Amino acid sequence: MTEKSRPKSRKDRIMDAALRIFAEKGFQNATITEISKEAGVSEATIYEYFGTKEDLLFAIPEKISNDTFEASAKVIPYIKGVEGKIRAIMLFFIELYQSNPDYSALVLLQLMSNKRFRQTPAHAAIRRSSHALLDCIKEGITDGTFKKDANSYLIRSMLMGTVEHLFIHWHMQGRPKGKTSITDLLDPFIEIVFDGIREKKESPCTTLYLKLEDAEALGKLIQKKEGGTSSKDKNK
Amino acid sequence: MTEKSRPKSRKDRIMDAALRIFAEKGFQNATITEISKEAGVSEATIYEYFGTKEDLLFAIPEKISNDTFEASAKVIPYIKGVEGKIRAIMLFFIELYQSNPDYSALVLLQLMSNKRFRQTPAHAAIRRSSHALLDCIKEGITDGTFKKDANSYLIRSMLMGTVEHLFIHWHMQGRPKGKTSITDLLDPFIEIVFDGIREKKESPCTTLYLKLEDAEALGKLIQKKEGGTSSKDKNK
Amino acid sequence: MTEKSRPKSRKDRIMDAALRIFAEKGFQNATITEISKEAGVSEATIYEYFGTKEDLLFAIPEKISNDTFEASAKVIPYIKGVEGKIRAIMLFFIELYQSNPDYSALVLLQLMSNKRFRQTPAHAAIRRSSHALLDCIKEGITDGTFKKDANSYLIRSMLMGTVEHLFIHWHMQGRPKGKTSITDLLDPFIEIVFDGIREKKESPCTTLYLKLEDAEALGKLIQKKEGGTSSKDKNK
Amino acid sequence: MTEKSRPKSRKDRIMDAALRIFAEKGFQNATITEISKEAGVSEATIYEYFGTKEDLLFAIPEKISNDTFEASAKVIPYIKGVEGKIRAIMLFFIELYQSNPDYSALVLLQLMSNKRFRQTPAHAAIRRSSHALLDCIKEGITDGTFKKDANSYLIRSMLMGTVEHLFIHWHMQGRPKGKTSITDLLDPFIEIVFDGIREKKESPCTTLYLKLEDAEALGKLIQKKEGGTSSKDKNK
DNA sequence: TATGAATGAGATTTCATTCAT
DNA sequence: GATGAATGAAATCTCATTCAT
Repeated sequence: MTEKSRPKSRKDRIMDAALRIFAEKGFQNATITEISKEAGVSEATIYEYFGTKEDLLFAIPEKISNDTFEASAKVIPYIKGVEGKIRAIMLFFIELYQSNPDYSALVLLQLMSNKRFRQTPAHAAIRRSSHALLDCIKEGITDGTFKKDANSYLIRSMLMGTVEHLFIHWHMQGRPKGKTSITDLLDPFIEIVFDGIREKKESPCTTLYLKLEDAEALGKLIQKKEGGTSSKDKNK
Repeated sequence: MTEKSRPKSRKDRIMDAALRIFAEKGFQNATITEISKEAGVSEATIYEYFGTKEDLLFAIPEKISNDTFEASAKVIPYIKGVEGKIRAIMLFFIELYQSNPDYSALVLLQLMSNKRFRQTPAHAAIRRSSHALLDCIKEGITDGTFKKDANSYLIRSMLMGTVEHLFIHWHMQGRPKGKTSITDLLDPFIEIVFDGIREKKESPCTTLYLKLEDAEALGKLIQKKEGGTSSKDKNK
Repeated sequence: MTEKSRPKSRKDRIMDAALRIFAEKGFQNATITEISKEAGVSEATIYEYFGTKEDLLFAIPEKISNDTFEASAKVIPYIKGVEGKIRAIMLFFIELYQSNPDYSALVLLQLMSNKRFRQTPAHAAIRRSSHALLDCIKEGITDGTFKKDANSYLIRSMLMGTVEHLFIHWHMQGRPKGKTSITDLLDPFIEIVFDGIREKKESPCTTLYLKLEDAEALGKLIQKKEGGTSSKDKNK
Repeated sequence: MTEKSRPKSRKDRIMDAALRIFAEKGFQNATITEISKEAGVSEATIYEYFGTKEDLLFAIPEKISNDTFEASAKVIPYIKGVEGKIRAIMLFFIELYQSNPDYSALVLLQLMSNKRFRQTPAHAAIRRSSHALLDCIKEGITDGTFKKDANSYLIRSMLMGTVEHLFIHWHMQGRPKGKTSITDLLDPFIEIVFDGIREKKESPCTTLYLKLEDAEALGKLIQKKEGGTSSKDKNK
């Protein structure tokens, strides 16, 4: 996305090369020499643009995080209902991670456990997105979509942790092209979560478990009244 | 756990020191010199016991992983019901991670993203435990505790990923002594998961949202029948 | 001194900047980049004017040394008496060093110990001045002002070395604004030197050490004559 | 002095090599590689003993300064009279500088203008010695050897500055084996200084400047008494 | 003439690892 | 078995200097 048709600038070429090599060998095992060769510039040129090897590392996710998370910020407001919003945010994450595996490898395998990365603008962008997710969850609790006693932080950890875990394993297994992509897992996944935290509301009601033979009678009964709508149809 | 009352052997002292230092500074930033000082032995002695710095790294979780996961394997069979078993396995993880923060930092922040670690006996132990979890989930699907169409791998990723995420953040924030311990989150957490995947057994039913005035009539209807199972059809 | 009212040329701006920075950080620790920024030109421009970083270094004292030491050469001939001439030359040095601290720091701390600087026009100017000093001393020896057996080279080293030492220490202590300026020390200083090398002329006279009982007789003798007092005997 | 007959330790070999090379090429132009070759050890070995190239630089004068200045401290108290003491201290300086030209080149050309060196134990030793010199001068002023209004700091600067200047020039001219060694200049030199600052005491006396015609009468007077002796003969 | 951009050529420094004792 | 001492092998980073425009 956002491909430039112009020949890439030196700076971009360096960051592209660095992303590839950092993702492949890790920050420590990557060498500036190797990156400079891959980028077709001299080592000194890298230091013209990035003061430090670590600066180069942190520069990579900065743009991409901001771009992506601003893109998501533009879309989210148009989605109605917290479940839809949450799903959208998760989808942004997953598509970013999936469409740019080197980036997700870098973030999930190298950067997440780097304390200095946490003080970085790139991480701030990630945090912002993560915070948006938390806000949606809280909103869901406030507006009655989710249970009043749901722990919003826990739920966010479930959402993020699961996706991160899936991607980490995908990377550690050599990014198999497998039958099921992680995107395909999104709906089953969040449906489980939502199911687990949804307020079974819409007026004083009970969840009823009926045998098949009761369905008929019940159907008739319901038709006389206005039946409760399952909240699910909002999502999709 | 597994306290030795005998004075620690040189080897153990080295591994203890290495665990502390690897956890604190990371594998790459830790030096053999520092570990040797912390352990009170010479650098050369470390190489007597461990061929390589990385060998030392991988040796650390081996014993502890095996111990813990064998301990869990002994307990699980005595627990009835897959939900209980799953809860027990998760509790083993959490308690291990919580009671031995250096160990969890090492595993979650240093080793999880190390490809060579995956070919290690220590990782095999972790995998075994993770496999046990998967088996429980599959069993739950088979025995009707969980929905037939539940994706057992996804569920395991939810269970593991969430806990890992919680611990990673705990570590990255400097292991705050916060009000809520992760152990306390276990039950709310798995309840959400179970809630999302439980077969709403007792047959063909729907979740009904009724107005208050319908409750009475319905109540009477139900009392004539014996209530059926499973509400799951909403999910997918 | 020698102020130009015209806007400074690029070349001058570069030399000014270089002087400031070389004086502050030393030749080796100063960078062309920094100098170019301070001068408001590009690095390449510096190389337009000066072939080499060292060329730039050596170019700085050239003009100022020549100017100053030619100025002194114009004044000296008008001063009568070698002591006055020597004093004048020393005063030129001290005032140059004092009024242009960056220059003196450069010369005394960076250049004096640079062998290549000795083959430089700037150093030739300094040598010329130093040679003028030597000539004065020799003249003083020849004309009987100073002792016949005085070592002119030693005396010059005393004159120059003392002043250099005073300035070096002044610089190394951060150029304190102290009560006593080095200029103020000039007269006490050269008076000591002169005192030590002056031919106690006015013919058959000796410094007399008399016993107390001789004082009286002597006093009477002196009172009959008008004793010529050289004012010098008590440091002004 | 203090030659070890045992084969030099690695550390000593490194410092010897470093002294030679630092003195020859200057600190910045000397490379650790070259020093390591000269010393016959690996570069890494140098860093075993000295944490930094600069640490190595500063380590060199440390021992030598302390040794020398402690040696001088042992001798000085046995010398009677401030002039003799001052001469002894100066002689220590000169002999140290002369017998170890690499050392004096290092100190005078590299270190004297190094601000960080001033915070070094080695410099503290030099300062101590310099302070002893100052104390002697002050003592001379107090005890009436020198004029009451003599500026002790100025005198010290004369003593130190002259000697430093002589050595700096000697080094800059390639250490010529010249007819006159600097040691030989010591007595003429300090005699000039002492002459310039000596209190012409030895009982109530005055320096008399008489007109030529008085000389005769005075001459006769003097011949009757025993003429005052110049105090100079005390020095050697 | 002026410069932005690029780099060649090193220099310091770090450590895991070895080996004689 | 234990270690003190030594080092090979790199890796990061710095800058004076160049050159096309």
